[in-house]
Amino acid sequence: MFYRFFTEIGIIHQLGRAVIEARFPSDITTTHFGVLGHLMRRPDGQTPLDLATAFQVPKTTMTHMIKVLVRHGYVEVTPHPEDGRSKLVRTTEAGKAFISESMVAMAPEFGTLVDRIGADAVEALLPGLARIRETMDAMRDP
Amino acid sequence: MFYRFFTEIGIIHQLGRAVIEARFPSDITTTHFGVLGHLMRRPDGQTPLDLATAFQVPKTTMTHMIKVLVRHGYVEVTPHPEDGRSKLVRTTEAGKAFISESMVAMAPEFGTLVDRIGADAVEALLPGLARIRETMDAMRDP
DNA sequence: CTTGTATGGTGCGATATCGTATTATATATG
DNA sequence: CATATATAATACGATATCGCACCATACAAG
Repeated sequence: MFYRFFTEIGIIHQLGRAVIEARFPSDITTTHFGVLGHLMRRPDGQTPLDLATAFQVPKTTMTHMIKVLVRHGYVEVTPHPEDGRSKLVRTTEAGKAFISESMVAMAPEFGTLVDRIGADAVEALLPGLARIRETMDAMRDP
Repeated sequence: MFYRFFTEIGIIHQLGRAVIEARFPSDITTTHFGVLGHLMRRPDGQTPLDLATAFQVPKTTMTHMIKVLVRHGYVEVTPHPEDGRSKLVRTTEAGKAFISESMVAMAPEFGTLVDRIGADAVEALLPGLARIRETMDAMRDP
């Protein structure tokens, strides 16, 4: 039963990936995309570790993803003002522009999805998913 | 909003991955796991392409995953009896045993999840997820 | 101040993923 | 039958992911 659940999750994730990654620069993944969106809503910036925890990927993966985003000019990295070990990652104007354009580019895709399923059907799933995410998250550290 | 949806999906997938992959041979991923389960319910076997479509991964990825499963002795590959270009993939006894043991090993993990969330809360999400999966799937080929 | 420990980040290496091009077989068409 | 086109699988190469080991800085204890 959980088996079914995780299978569905896996396939939907895969399908979403395929749709998004086909439309954008080849080395930008859905997680990169998510990171950019996350940062846009946090103008003060986040540390790499914040981001790794938020997206549940290992620190090293985040290091690499940030490097890619910097190469594209979508984020900038500065030393952390209060902690010499750390850094702060922020979106650039180019990064914000990229997200906006991407949203527009994906709109038709999402449009048909809404037409066929209904926005409220998706909306209805969100609380349940969030709850599961939070619970699984809490189960991690003990 | 879809953005939220796909973010949740992404993180839950990530968390599920982490839990499962930490418990099993290092080169077995959640998708390998899913493929084995899928094959167990189809004793006549499936072609690599069937599997790739079912799990929404590129053919090349499936080729590689099958190779890994063969190396572990969890599946066997035979020529397709009716199509010389194709093959048939089936689980071995070892593969079935591995799945059973894995299910047992994961039971406590799932147990706490059930305790905290409730099985019916997960169950309630399944139809919605399946519906989205099917719709996105149908949107692919046109 | 010195030492020990915790914490943030990264280099490196192994491997999974996936796009492109290639090979083999099947099927359709003249 | 010959040729063209479609389809199944794979080899190869590029790159993303992630575990491990390491370095730098912070913080705590003596």
